[in-house]
Amino acid sequence: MSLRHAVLGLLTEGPASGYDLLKLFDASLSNVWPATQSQLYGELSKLADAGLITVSAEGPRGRKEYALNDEGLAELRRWILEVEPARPLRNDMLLRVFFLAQVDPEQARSYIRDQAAIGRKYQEHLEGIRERIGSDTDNLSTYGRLALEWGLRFTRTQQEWAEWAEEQIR
Amino acid sequence: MSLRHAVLGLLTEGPASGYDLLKLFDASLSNVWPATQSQLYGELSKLADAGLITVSAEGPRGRKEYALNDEGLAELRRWILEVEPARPLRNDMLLRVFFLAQVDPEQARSYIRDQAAIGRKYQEHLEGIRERIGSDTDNLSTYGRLALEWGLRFTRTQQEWAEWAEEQIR
DNA sequence: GGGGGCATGTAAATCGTTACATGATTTT
DNA sequence: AAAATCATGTAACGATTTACATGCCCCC
Repeated sequence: MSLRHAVLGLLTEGPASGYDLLKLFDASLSNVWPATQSQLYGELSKLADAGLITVSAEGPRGRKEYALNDEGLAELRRWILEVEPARPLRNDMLLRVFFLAQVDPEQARSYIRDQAAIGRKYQEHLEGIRERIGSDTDNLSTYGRLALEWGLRFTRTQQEWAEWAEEQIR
Repeated sequence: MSLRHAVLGLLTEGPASGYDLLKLFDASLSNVWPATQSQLYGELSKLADAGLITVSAEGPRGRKEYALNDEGLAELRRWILEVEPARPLRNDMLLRVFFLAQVDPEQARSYIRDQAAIGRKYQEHLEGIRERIGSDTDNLSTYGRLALEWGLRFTRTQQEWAEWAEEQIR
């Protein structure tokens, strides 16, 4: 049920169309909650039906601009404060680790080494984002920086772990 | 498609029924790849249809014991070595962070503080597992220890991040 | 007038969760 | 004899991904 709240959250920055939101997702939330075009339009319809957002304007090419209303903002706040976040459950990189005895030790080490490299690469990706948002002061960027820092620490931990784990396999 | 490979991986330890596998999932993989009973029985049927596992014995109460065959083991190895792991995409704890401007700063700080507590609690859960597996020498435990260490480092990172982030909000 | 971007929508397939349904066997 | 455990399966619903389908508007 989080896509719904991601949409509500983005609409706090102002009214937007499905098309606008799709770009916003790609630009800001894609690292913690990606959304496809398909999903987005469906969710906007449902949110409007549920009375949490309102069509605030219609433009050319059937453009529908949606705005957050009071009910929507209340629901967003409720979700933030009262719904316990679900911890990420699935990690197929770690799932493979459980089964590394099924490949040669050298291949296992190589697998782990690759995970360090992937961590490094993703870290660079995040550093690119950090440069791009610079010191923007909008709400999404301000708090997004906290999420970004989480990602950077996470990738660093992944690299350190991979170095440690590669040693363990010897 | 990873449930399929989780099943293949568990069957490397020996033949097992759906019922056995469900317990194995709960005991070993539930932290990286949980599975429900429903899903498991369905996947076993599909794997048997696909010729990656074989019914190796039938027991009382309609018990069907499945065994990994050569095709299944080959597929498992292929998946480990050749399929790039997908990084975890969704994290609703971080999604909420993006929207913390919508609640009082004091509530935002409290939210972050809660995440440190959740990290601590999950860390204790993992330490419990570490004690329970002790120095077991089966493949799943040996490599599972690497995954466990990942989890412990991850929870530590989460706690450190939360302390840092709480400061940032001031 | 053509190309690129704007804009929305639907359909099909797969995966995952929850709940329902059933019944046999073993243990106390 | 009852309770616990073993054991499998189906149905309904919701989320996600990928692909398909359509067409308008603006700039060059």
